[in-house]
Amino acid sequence: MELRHLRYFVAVAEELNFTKAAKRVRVAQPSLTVQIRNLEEEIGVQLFDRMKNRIALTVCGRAFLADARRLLEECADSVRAVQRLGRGETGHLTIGCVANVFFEQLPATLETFSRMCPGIALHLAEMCPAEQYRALDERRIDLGFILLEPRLNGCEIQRACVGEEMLMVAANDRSPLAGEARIELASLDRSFFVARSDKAYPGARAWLDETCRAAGFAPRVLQEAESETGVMSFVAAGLGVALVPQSFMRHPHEGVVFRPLRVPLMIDCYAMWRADNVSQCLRRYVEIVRGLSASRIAGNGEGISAVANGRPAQCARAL
Amino acid sequence: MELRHLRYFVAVAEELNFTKAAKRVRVAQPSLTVQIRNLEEEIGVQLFDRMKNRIALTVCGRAFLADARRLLEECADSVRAVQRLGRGETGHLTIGCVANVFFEQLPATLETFSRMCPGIALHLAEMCPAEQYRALDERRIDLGFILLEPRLNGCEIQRACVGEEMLMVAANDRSPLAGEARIELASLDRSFFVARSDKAYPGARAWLDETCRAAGFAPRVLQEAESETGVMSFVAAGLGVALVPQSFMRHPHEGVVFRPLRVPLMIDCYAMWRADNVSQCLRRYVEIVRGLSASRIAGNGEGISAVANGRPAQCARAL
DNA sequence: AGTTGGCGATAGTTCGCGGCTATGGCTTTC
DNA sequence: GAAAGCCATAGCCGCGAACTATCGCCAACT
Repeated sequence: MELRHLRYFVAVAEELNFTKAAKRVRVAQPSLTVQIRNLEEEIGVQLFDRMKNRIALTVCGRAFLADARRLLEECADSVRAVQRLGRGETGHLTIGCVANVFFEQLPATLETFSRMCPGIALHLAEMCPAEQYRALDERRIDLGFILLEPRLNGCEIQRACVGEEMLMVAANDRSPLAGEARIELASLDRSFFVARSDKAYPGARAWLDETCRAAGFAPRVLQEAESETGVMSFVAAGLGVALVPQSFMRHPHEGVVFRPLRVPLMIDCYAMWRADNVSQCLRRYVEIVRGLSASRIAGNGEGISAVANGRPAQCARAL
Repeated sequence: MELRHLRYFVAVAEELNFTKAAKRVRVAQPSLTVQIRNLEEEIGVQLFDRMKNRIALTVCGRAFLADARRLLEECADSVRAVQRLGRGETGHLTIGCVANVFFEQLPATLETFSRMCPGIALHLAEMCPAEQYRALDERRIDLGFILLEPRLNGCEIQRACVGEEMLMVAANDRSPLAGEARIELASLDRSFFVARSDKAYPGARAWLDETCRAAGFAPRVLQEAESETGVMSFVAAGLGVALVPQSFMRHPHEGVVFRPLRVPLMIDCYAMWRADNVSQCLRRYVEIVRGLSASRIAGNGEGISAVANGRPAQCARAL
C-alpha cells in the first residue's frame, strides 16, 4: 500500500464517482478503477459496493475513509513540521552560560529572540567556560557565552563578541580598599588576588597576569576559585581582591564591596558555537545577537563580527 | 511522497548504513540512495549528514524519524483494523426487538454472542414488528426479532426460527377465568379479546383468527393494542383476554393473571435480516444464533433453518 | 420507445521511474 | 599496502501506473 492508494481512495470515497475523482487527482478514470481494485485486493477488504452504474462505500469503506483522511493529514502535518524545523522556524537551542555573568546582555537577547522566534525553545544550562568547551565538543550545547576571547579547542569554533563589561575591583568590606572611591590598578601590587582557576576558566590566569603586567606588576594569587560564587566567597573571607565584571554588582555578597578602577578597563563578552553546527535556529540566533549588539554598542566602529579560530584576540583594553 | 519513502527512510535511519538498510527492505543499495535523495529533495529538508563513508541523522532527520515510524505504524494499524472489520471480528450490529418478548432467548443469545465476539458492539432498539420491517428496509437495523413468521416486505428478507414460546391466556384478575388453573381455548368463544393491531403487528390479527378458528370459533375483538404494554393495560382494565407468550409472566402487571391453556400452543420466534446485508457481524451472529437454537431445542429434528421468502410458514402448532 | 449522456469496467499501449548491475572514489582496518 | 566497507554515480531494464479507446449498462431525456 502506498499513500497514492489512500489519496485515490479518499477522492473516490468523497466524490462517489470515479470520473469526478479522477479529475480531482489528475489522472484518467481507468487508473483510479485499477488502483482502487488493487488496494482492495491488497488489504483484502471490499471498500466499495459497485452497482450497475454507481458506487457506494461499504461499512468497511466508511471506516477506512476516516482513517485514510487522518493518515494523509498526519503525513502532511509531519512534512510541514520537519520543513518548519528545516527553515529554523521551530526547534530548540541549548545554551551554556556562566552563572552570574551577562546580566546585561543575555536576558535581553533571550527575550528578543524568543519574541522574534516564538517556535524555538531555549534551554539554558549554567556551566563554567571549560565545561562549555566540552559541551560544544560533544554537541550538548549549541551556543556558549563566556568572558574573554574563546581559546582554540578540538572542534572548529566560531565566535562573536557580543558586548563588553566594565571591570570592578571586588574587595573585602573590612579592607582598606573599601574606603577608596576609585582604585588605581597599580596600587594592587601588594594585594593578594583571588583568581579564577585555569581548570574551570581556561585562559583566565593568563589574562589576569597580562592585565596586571600592563599596570606594571605581577599579581600575587593566594587563592583560586572554580566558580563565580567561589570568587565572591573567598573575597568575603578576606583571602584577597578580585577583578570582576560590573554585572556582579547585581548579586550583592555579604562582606564584599565593589569599587571602580580609576582608569576603566573593559572585558569582552563572547558567544561561541561550532562552525559545523548547521542548526537554522543557531543561525537565526547568531543573526539576532549580532543585530542587537551592533545597534546597542554605539560608537564602536567595527561592531560585532564573527572571527575564525586562530586570529589574535584582545583580552582587555583600556578605553 | 509515498509510504515507500518513509519505509526506506526509517530503515536507513535505523541502520545508519545504506547497504544494511537495503538488505532490510530488500532492494539494492543504489535504489535507497536515490530514493532517500528524492525524499529529501521533495520535502526540501536534509535528513542525513553524508560524511565520507558514513552517514548520520540531522536534527531534522531525527525529528522526522519519529514521525515516520509513527505514520507507518498507524497505516499498518488502520489496515489491520479494517481487515478485522472485514472479517467480522469487530464492528457493530443494530438489533430491533419487541419490548417484553424474548426474555428467554434474546438475552442469552446476546450474552453468548458478545462473549464469543467481544469486538462487536451491539445496539438494541425496541420497536414493534412493523417498525422493524421499516428499519430493515431503510437499513437502520441489521437484525429484527419478532414473533410469528415474517411477512413479505419490500426488500429481500431472510429469516430463521430461533425458538418458540408457550402461549398463555392473560386475563383480568376479577374475571371468572382467574379462578381456573388451565383454560380450554374453545371456552373463550364468548370472551372479548384484546388483539395486537395489524398496523404495529402485521399478521397478528390473521394469526389470532386462525388460531381461534382451529379451536372452532371466531374471536370477538373489542380492543386493539399497539404495544405489549398496551395489551396488558387493556387486559388489566377488563377490556378482554389476550393470548401472550409465556415470557410476559416475567413482567407482572397489576390486575392481570396468566393461565396456561389445557392443550399447550406454541408460537415461533423469528430472527430476520436483509438478504443483501453483507455484514460479517451479521453472518457470525446468525451462525451463533442457529448453533444455540439447534443445541437448545432438543428433539426438534430439523433444528433452525433460514428460509427464503415465500415458503409457507406454520404460525402456531399444537404439541 | 428510442436517444443521449453519464457511469464504471476492460483491453491494449506507452513510458516514467524504481529497480538492477557495474563501478568508482573514498575511508577504515588489518 | 592490501582488503574490505561505505556511499555515489552511470547506464540499462522491466514493471506497473497512466493513458486512449471502447464497451455495456442505466437513467433521463425527447
